[in-house]
Amino acid sequence: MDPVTIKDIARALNLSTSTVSRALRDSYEISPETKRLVMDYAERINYRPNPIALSLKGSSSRALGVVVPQIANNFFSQAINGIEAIAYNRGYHVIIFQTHESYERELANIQQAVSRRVDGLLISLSSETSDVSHLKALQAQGLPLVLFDRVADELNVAQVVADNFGGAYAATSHLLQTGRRRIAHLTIPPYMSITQERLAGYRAALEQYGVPYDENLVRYGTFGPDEADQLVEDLLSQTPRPDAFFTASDRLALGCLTALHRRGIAIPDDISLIGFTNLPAAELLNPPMSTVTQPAQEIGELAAERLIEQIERKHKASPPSTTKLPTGLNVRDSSRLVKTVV
Amino acid sequence: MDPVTIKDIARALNLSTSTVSRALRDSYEISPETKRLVMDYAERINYRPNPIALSLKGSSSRALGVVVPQIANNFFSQAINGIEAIAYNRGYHVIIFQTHESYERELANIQQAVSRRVDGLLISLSSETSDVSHLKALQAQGLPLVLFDRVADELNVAQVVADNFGGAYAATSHLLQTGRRRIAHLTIPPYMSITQERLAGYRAALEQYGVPYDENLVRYGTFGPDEADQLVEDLLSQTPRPDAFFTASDRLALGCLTALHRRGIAIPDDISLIGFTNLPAAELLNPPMSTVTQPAQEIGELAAERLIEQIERKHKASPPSTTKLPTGLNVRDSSRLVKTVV
DNA sequence: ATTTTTTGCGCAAACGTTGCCGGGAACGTT
DNA sequence: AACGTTCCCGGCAACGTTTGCGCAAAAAAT
Repeated sequence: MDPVTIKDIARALNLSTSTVSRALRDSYEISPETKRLVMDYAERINYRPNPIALSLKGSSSRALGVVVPQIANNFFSQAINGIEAIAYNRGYHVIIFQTHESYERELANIQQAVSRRVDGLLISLSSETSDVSHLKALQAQGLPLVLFDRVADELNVAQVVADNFGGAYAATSHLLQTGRRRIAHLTIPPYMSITQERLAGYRAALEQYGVPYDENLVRYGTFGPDEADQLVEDLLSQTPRPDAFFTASDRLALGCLTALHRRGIAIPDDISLIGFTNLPAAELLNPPMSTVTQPAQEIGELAAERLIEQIERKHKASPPSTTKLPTGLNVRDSSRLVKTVV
Repeated sequence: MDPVTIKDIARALNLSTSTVSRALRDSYEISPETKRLVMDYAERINYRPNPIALSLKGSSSRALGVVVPQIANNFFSQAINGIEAIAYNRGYHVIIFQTHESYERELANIQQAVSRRVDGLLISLSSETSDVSHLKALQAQGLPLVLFDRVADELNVAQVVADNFGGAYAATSHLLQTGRRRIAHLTIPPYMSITQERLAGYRAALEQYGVPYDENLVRYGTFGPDEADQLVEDLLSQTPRPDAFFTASDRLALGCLTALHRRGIAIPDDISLIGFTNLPAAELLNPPMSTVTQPAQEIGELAAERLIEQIERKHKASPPSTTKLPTGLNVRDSSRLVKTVV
């Protein structure tokens, strides 16, 4: 039951491998009868071309590489679903790699993907990545490349992102409109594009409402296991105490909620809470959590489309555009207007 | 900046490709000086062997294929983390494929993985899969194979699973002990091993408490988008109404909770709820949800270890064992003992 | 000094496939 | 009848690597 090769067909049909190859690819220089013969036989013995050999020959592998920090993250798993949906009905396969937020593993994974001859790469940067010369090198090699979510502006490639600024601005504005004035921002490592954009949206909203920016209210997490509790502790010890928390990730939102519960702090009565997250359970939490959501699946779809376009229309170098998709604000109980506060 | 090949080294050093190849693999028939020369140069120009060519040659690809139904599922993403952890420090790469619960895509993905010459395969069956002849074929080919979580007993391969029977038994017993008698079971498609085992655990507990099994209380979902609501509706319309729900997946647990909220049913006062799920937010739900948890990461780790063992010790055909890992029961408010019920 | 052994390396085949070139047969053209 | 085309097909090389074999030179044994 070893894999059937073109040679087996050639031998069985008393033809040369080249003829078989051409017959299978429906070349014009093979007679219809021979083609029929070869194709029927190939069908019968269930022949599948060996993609490894094809890749070696230098042609396309019809595989897309996806490099993300963590698949155990709603945003990324949804984005990957979007990518797969598009790839699948365009005839591409998707190979997924995780960097686990490590620059080193990002390098290794990209290296792997490249040497496995993927036709293109969809990348969301690790939080450790500040130097993007490895991506520049890929680009210089002419490998189709699309960045999504966590991007790097200094790179001149196609990018697909959510409107992080807008989402953070909307969330912060909402908190301000419900009377909050000391709004803490629990966020992710500072190097990342999304961190900066969200921070900027947060600051812009504060400014518009004439609330001074206080850097003591901003805390950076590191994707550590139970860091949220410590961050919350730090923030709560300030005077005056924050009256709202705006968090930048699933993990931080849940960690924050846990920490507040543990301290018996009432939400939203004492502290208002809003998370930047695609948690499917947000509505069911206690209290239902307000969220800024990103169109994760759509981001994946768009990124995949951009990439495949790039792969298939390699000549017409379409200018590498950045696409920004709108975020949504879901107001729920955790940031409800509390009369006594206003 | 094209990839460096062994030929480039050979040319630069005025050696043959065979010598370079052997020098790099530290063969005894190459003089120490030549080896040093080659290795230094290879290091300097950052040579990386082409895995595609290696795979074509038939040697190992040092890649593991992982085929799962959905990565956007806590259990699987955690299991994959476990797999990757082991694979990574054993020098293997992991290539992930999703079947989206489709038998057809399972076939296609396995085919892809095989033709990409993975050294072995870690598979969790799709819910549509009842015929496993494709796996038997792999096995006959001698491809190392490990099934995890959703397995098929008729297959004589290594398997790593959670104690689904035990988990379901514990959950159901707990519900019975807290005075519930009409316990509904919302579960996943019936073909799957885990469905059957959980159902068996559920029935065993009922039997032990002398509660007759009522098949009207068991409902099978299909991974559809909003099916839970309908299933709940059906179950609630029965008389007497169920006084507890035991669900078999993340999705069903959340859907069930949503459906109960929507109908204003008090948990656990009116209906007790317990889910078979690894949701990280279970503690934070309203009310905190009781769960049966599986050691997902550990399952992944063990499965990967078994697979690598099989790959590397191919001769000593260790008898394909089934490993069963214990599940845990987390009792929270959603299945709290309510005095009036007892 | 001659034969044997060892050492160190190159040649060529192979993995599965495709592209380039070349060639025989049948046909049509002068 | 001689030549040019067209139509089909096979041979060979190549992708990057490993490997069995062979071969020359150096070292060792006689």
